[in-house]
Amino acid sequence: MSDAQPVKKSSRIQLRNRNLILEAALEVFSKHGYRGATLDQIAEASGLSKPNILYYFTGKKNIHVTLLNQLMDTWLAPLRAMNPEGEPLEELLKYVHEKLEMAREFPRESRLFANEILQGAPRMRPHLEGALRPLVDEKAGLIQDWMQMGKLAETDPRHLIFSIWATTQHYADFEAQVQVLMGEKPVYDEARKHLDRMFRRLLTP
Amino acid sequence: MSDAQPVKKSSRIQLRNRNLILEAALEVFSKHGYRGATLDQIAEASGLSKPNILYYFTGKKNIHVTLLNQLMDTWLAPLRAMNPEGEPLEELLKYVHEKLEMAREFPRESRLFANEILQGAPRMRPHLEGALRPLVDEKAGLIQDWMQMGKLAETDPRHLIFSIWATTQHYADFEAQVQVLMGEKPVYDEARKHLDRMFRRLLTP
Amino acid sequence: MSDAQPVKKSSRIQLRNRNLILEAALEVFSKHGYRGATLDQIAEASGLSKPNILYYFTGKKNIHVTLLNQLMDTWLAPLRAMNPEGEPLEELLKYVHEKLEMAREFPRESRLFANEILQGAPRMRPHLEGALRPLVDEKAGLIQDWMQMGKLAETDPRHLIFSIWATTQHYADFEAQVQVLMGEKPVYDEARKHLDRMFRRLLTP
Amino acid sequence: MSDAQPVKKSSRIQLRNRNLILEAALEVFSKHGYRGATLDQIAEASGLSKPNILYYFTGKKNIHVTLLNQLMDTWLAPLRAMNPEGEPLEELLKYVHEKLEMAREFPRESRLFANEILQGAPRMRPHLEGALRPLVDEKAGLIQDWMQMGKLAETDPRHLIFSIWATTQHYADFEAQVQVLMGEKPVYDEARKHLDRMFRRLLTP
DNA sequence: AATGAATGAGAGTTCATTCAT
DNA sequence: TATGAATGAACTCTCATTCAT
Repeated sequence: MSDAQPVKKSSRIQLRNRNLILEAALEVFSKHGYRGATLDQIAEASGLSKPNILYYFTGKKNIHVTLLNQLMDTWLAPLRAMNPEGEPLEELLKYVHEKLEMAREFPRESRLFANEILQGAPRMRPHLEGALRPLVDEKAGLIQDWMQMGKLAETDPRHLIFSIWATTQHYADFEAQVQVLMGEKPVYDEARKHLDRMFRRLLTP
Repeated sequence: MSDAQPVKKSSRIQLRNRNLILEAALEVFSKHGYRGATLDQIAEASGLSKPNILYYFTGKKNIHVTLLNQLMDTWLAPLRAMNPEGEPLEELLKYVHEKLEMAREFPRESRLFANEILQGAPRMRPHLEGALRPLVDEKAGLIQDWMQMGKLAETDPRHLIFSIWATTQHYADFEAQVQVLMGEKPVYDEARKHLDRMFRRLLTP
Repeated sequence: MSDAQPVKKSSRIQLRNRNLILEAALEVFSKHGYRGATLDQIAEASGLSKPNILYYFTGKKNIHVTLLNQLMDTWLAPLRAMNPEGEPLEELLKYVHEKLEMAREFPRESRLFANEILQGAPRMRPHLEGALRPLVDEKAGLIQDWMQMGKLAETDPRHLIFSIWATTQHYADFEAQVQVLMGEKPVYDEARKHLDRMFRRLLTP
Repeated sequence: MSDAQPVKKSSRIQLRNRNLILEAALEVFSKHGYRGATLDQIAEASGLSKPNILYYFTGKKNIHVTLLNQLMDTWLAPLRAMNPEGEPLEELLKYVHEKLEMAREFPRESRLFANEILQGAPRMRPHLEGALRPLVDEKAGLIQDWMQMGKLAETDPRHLIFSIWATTQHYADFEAQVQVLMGEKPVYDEARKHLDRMFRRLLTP
């Protein structure tokens, strides 16, 4: 009943404003990249004044890493969810679908990451090594096992993962190009079918 | 007759310097993005003075656009080379290989394009519409034809092209991540095998 | 009757907080100078919030002035204590000792004054003219009298006072330099002997 | 004859502007301290634009340390000049006079140093340890020798040096106070007589 | 064809102070 | 009395671009 109060009680305003800022920063950083984004733009987009933003975050860098860290978990969730007990092919195709769904729902997050990696991951490398690598190692092992058991056709598991990432995130990261080539019409349904077919054929033993 | 010489000589210098600048700019833009790059860095990398750079180009933007335009041709060459007279499956797999080879040989160019698209193609959209779209339309048509003739398994040709782009360029654009996950060991041989297998399975009728 | 209590109580708190602030401000101003000091540092050092500090003082300037004024009296006390009835040489040497003792006990106060004078006494000039000058005039007169009576060797009384101030405060104001040249070992005993000898020799008729 | 040209040939303009800046910076830093000084003030005082100042120096800090370093030599020259072969008492009194003369001629330089030491010598400590300490050690040894030979009355040589520094620099560093107490009339002649008398009495065996 | 010198516009950040409660 | 929240003004520094030669 008398639950221990959280040590740092953030007021409602604090929470609201931090979120306003992060939302605005996601918009701006994903559109212009880290260097291309300015605090003025984030201030404008969040409806707060520039110094007020620096009341909540210690600087531009701090906002950026906060965003990246905060997104990391969400981003890896689908891979984490790959179930060793599940039916291998279905697990992998589910992963493809979920990854594509994330590209559709969170294109800005995808572009934020893409930007960071493209510049050599100056701020994220520790996280890549600390969180991503172990997870990928684990799941690559799982896929490898499935392949050796004959449940999946054989191919390099890590390159398989790269292909899944690349093809799904492409619709978010290269959206501008996709739009030029496909027009405004929604593209994700066709994409889903195509990718399902591709990975199903690749992986069916 | 000694009149022509200075002109020629200077034009040789001009050519050399323009190329020095473009090479330096490619290095810098691809590493830091458009906004992250500075003329000082380009001056430093090219060995020319900053005002001298602006003697050859009207501004930072101009260098960037020139680079992008100049690369467009090279970039599309493999797709252009897809031969309607060739054996369909082999033509497509050759395209995959050549695209992968380009990622290996010209990762900076790949990242330069990726950066531009990622930001919404502010400077390249005209070229995408003017040069890329017709070419893709043409080749998508060709692939479609092959599929209808039963030479290739059916899938959406444009999404197929996206998948080829995405998977091959991934090794250049997300190199930082690939390195974290694969170590320093060369990765392109395995990638080639994996992608060949994937697209062969997908497209074999 | 319970009416008076809150007032009293609050006034006790007021007093306590004003002192907390002044103590913190002395620490911070003497270490960083007026411009180098920030309200944040004073807030931190005093344990009060920044707006609360501005509840007790009308601004940064006001804190500074209050400190200077408040210290003025203490600072001049030894000179005031110079007794016309006393034995001249002993009175002067006592003044030297007390001044040196103040440098040892109140180095922050000494540096606070030094900073202010160094910048041209922008805030203290009125007090220098109103309080310091009459006092110095009086005591210089006294010393002059002593000299004319043959009780002290002759020298310019004001320059004598300057020499006493300079040599004693030096150990507080230039402490950083003294430490570099003398190491960490205590320095005031030697200083006392040296200064006693110097002024005794100067003033012995 | 064919003297080797200096490696970095600074153009006449460069030299002139660097000196303009340093002169202006001396004025501003000595008056307001490091933190109190602004680039705007230095720009104003030098007649150059703010970015132009940063074309010659890498930043505010750089200007400050350049000033301090450049002054160090001048500042120590009189002490360096103390001649082991000279007549001890005359050497020391000459040092007092020269030091006083420097306070008269270079009061801004004196205040610049005083400011720096007062704040704990954050930027100069290395120089104090590297250049000042050895010199003081050497000269203190020399004075000690003179005293043991009976050429000078005994007192602690380092504290003697402190007294000389303190009393002479006082006229520059505390000028504002001296002016309040002495009026506008020139003060250095009296000071010279007083200090000569004081140190002569102290040191005469 | 080339460059040292200079700058206006703007970037991120700090800080004394005020607002609202 | 006290404080989270907010801000205008100012600060240091950067950078694409221009000037003068």
